[in-house]
Amino acid sequence: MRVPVKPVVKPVLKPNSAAAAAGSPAAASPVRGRGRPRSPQIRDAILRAARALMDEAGPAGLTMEAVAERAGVGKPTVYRWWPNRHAVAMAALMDDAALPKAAARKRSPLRALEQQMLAVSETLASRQGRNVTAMIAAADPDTEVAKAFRHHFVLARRSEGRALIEEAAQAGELRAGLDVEVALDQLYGALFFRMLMGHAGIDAGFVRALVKQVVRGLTA
Amino acid sequence: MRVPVKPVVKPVLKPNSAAAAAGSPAAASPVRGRGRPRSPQIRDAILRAARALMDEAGPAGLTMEAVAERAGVGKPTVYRWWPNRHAVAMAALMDDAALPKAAARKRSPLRALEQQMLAVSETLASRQGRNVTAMIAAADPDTEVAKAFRHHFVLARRSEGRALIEEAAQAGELRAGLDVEVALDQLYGALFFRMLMGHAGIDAGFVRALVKQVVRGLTA
Amino acid sequence: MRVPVKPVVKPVLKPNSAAAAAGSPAAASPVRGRGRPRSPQIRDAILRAARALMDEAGPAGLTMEAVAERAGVGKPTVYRWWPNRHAVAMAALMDDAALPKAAARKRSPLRALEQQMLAVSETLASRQGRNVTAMIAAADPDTEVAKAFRHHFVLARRSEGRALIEEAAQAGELRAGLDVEVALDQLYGALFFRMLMGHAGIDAGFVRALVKQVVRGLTA
Amino acid sequence: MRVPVKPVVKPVLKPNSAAAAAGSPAAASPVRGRGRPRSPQIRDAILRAARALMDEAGPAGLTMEAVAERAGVGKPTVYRWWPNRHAVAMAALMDDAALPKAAARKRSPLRALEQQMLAVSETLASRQGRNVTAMIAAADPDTEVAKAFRHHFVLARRSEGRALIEEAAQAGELRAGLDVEVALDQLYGALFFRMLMGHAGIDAGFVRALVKQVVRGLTA
DNA sequence: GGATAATCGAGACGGTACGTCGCGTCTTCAT
DNA sequence: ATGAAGACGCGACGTACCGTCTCGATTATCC
Repeated sequence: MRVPVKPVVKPVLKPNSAAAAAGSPAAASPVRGRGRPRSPQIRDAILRAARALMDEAGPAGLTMEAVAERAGVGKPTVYRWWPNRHAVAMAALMDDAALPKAAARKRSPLRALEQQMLAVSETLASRQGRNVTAMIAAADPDTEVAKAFRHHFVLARRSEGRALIEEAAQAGELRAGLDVEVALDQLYGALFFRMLMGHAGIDAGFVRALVKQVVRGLTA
Repeated sequence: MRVPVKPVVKPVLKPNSAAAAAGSPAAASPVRGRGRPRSPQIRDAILRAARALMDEAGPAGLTMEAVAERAGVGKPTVYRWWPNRHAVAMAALMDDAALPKAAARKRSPLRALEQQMLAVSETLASRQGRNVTAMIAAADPDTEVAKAFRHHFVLARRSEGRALIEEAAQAGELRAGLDVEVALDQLYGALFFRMLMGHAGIDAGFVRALVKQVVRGLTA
Repeated sequence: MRVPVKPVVKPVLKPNSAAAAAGSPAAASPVRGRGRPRSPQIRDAILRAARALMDEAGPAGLTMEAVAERAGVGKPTVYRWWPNRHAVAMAALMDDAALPKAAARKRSPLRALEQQMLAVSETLASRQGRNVTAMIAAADPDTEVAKAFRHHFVLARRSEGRALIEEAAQAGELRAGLDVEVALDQLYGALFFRMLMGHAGIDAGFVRALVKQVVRGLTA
Repeated sequence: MRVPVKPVVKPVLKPNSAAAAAGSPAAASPVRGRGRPRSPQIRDAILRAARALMDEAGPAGLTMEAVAERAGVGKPTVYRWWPNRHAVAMAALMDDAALPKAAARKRSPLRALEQQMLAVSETLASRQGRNVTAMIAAADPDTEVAKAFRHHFVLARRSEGRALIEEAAQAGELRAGLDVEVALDQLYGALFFRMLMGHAGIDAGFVRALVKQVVRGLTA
């Protein structure tokens, strides 16, 4: 029928996606709205459902309809929290605690680097890792959510790696004039590459050989 | 008169997509099919349309309906050639001749490697490169088409790189005991990584620095 | 995205068509459904469109796609109300008020019978009459909708006729031992027969001659 | 692609449908064409297949594709003999020999009439009868094929009935001034009516009661 | 404590695209 | 020229999700 009697203006800009998707409960608005507040349990149920669906059928299996049904929730409720399917998928993945923890510090920064690479490789090799990769490649790269997503899963790790390399450099373990940024891409890029292409497995042996060979380029 | 003694079984699986999509004219069956042969012009028209749509709106813009209309072709005809949207997209990209040609040989294999990396990086940085990457990530990795696709665009280049590195090794330009496979992933992985993450640009300077630093790790 | 790996289970059979198509507001469920209620305006718009299409191009002109577009409605909405094309066509025809009204009572039941037969013949001879007949013949006879349809357009008239004949019988105007059911089929059957076969026209003269001759068989 | 390079004129008018569909082998052209002659076996195979399909799934089950496959024949071959689906269906039904034979003459024409009505009713009550009825109602009434079809199955019987009634009239068994055409529609119409509406069965009892009651109207 | 307001489950709605089926025409090779 | 095979343009089918909208029914805050 489509007879917009009331061509109402979009009610109000709700800070739904950005903050929520980032999973930052910190930025909770101090001003308490008037109506019934949103239930965080519902938020969790939705993300849980989304995660389950992705585990079962990959990112393509995550449909808003399925998420809503699985979570026992109305579709509009899902849309109240996130603006579209991608946002839900990313939020679901980001909300999961299973992240490569910053490795407990070894004495040597280079050993710590290897340790961290091993942790990252494990995450990547999991079912979820596959989903994360797919999401990263599929999403519109310029979106805020996409940026947050990439940072959360990859660039943050890469930054940790940078710190370790710089530390090693200052400790005199690496040669002068090395290109840190390029080195980081050699490391994390190789991991992603195997993940995406599947031409060879990702195991501890590979990761160790990788770190070793990269470091060698940073030494002599 | 062909009295159907056997009430006929389901027509038989037709090898439509696989061979055709792979673009391999080699596997031309010696037995000339009985009916009207498929028109290669139509195949081309479809792929041309698919390419145009991807150029305009990315992989998401490639819908079977749009492809069919644009190509002046019925939807079922498109499905006669390829089983789904992904397959069409991949075939379209693969069918394009614009590939980084094996660089005209330099005297030194390592110089040739750098040259090839530059060529690959240019392809990746283009609109089409973005599409290729998205397709790789989105496709079911186990499909035949997906494998062909990855090989065509990436692994084939990687193999060329392997040849060059091995040549350099035999020429004594590299140290003994290096890990070629890992080195290759360092190189091509870094490229893909920047492409996907967008945390830094891909330019000639980067590529040169990358090759240099990797090679340094392969030297003594 | 958008590759439904698991075709999911068939949602559940919804009792959409039966009640609605029959146009019986009587069977209104006491339990108010939970979601947004179906809009009767939309129902009407669809049926109006269906009627228009049949008027223009006969039953074959009624395609779901055309109905949806004409009604300014999505295709799935049409399917929410009726399960297929036939059901829509029947509902459209039945929803129309233009029916041969029970004739204003004459003094004599046999005169009233003749009057009613004339009314029915007029309906049959119209464009819509042709459509109704075609629908009756084309539909699966065992369907609920089909039964409702036949009853609505034909058997209900036939029942009215039965009442009149029985009244005349009780008034002593007809002989004893007559077979009412057979008589009714003689009357209405003859009408339909000419309609379907087209070997002769249906006009007032024919109807009057028909009634007269049938009644003669019912007299002594 | 649809690029009619040769906007060829439709080759030649072939007298395919009319004569062939009527099943009249009599009108075989005396001029023997140049190429390979059409095989009558193929014609039969097609009609046999068509009949089988209708038996299994009603008139809607008869698709050209299914007919061709079932008959072990190419689609164009089917179209060489008949112009469309309806024509094939009608030809298939008409080609069948199982017709109510002109009843072996009884002494009385009215007894013969009853006999013939019984035969017709049996045909109608069969699976095939249902199909015939549906075809009649569904077909465009003005087509040549449709006319032939109606004549073949119904109007021809009706004519036989007319002969019998007129004979009875001349023998003085019926009253003067009766309306033969109307009487015929009373008889055959009632049969068709029950067939279409399904409100009551068609058995010998019904037919006999029908004939009796109609004849009564033609007597006193 | 009663009005007000946003939330929630449910599901109808206008769309867009999906992948399939059948039509009737065409093009090919073999007979 | 006929025939089997089957590709082709076309149009419609019925379905899946999208993201938006309306319902009645909860909860909260504010007056």
